[in-house]
Amino acid sequence: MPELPEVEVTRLSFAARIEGARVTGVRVGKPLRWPLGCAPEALLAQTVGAVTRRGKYLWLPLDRGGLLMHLGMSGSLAFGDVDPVPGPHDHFDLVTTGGTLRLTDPRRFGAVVWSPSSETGVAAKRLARLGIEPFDPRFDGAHLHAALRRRKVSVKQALLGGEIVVGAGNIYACEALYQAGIDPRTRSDRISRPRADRLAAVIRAVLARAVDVGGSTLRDFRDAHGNAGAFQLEAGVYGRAGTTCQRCGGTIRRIVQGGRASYFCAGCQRR
DNA sequence: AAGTGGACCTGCTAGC
DNA sequence: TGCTAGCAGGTCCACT
Repeated sequence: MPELPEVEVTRLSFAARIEGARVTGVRVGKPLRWPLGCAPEALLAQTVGAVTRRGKYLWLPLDRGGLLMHLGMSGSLAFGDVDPVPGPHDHFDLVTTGGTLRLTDPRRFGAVVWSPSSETGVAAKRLARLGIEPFDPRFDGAHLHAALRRRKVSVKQALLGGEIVVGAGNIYACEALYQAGIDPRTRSDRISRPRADRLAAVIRAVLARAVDVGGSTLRDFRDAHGNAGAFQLEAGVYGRAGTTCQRCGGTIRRIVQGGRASYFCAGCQRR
């Protein structure tokens, strides 16, 4: 579910409210992707710092280390007054003096892991391979072109991998390639510099626009206030197989690449 | 080393 | 109506 925009929208919806709060309780539900990595009681009485984001991960600093959180495919965070009776998919509660941060994740591909810092331990291991942030000024056409030149996989798979640039998952990779007019099957090393310039620009624009409208809610995404996103309403290709392209009148197709669905317009996206 | 396919887990929907 | 197969926003790992 959550790609960079959903994670960022989530962060923005609770970061200011949890900062400075003190942990008064921890509840752990069913196992998530990775073990917590510390005794839950060890988190008690610590104060939460400023929540940051790296790719699709959130970093919640504490007095001693912090929590690295990932929403997987179906996770969402709520903060504030949560139901005192946790539901079957509520797998982690961080009770604080400012409210409870609750991870709900039916598929349990998400994670909450303690790490001694964001640059060491488990966090370092998870974040090490991530590519550049799309809003980093150093991410531009030259950067993208140079990275794509080293890969032979399709440009769609290269974007999804997250080792070149983080944040564009299946929805936004499809949308960015659509807006750039690039066929998702194009080999990475065949993307010209002008097309890389355009692609870098639209990746940033698509992700920024999605953050502005609260992310995409395909089924269950909510920010920490419980608000749904609206980007899915303005998607050009994602989930629209068989419909007509708004730009050229062609037909939107669905194919599978690397086991993931890709949506694109056969009329205006070229190799 | 880079590329590929399967694994993780649950819920929903389309189709018979 | 009820069952089943297929599909879903993301990573990681083993294997070639």
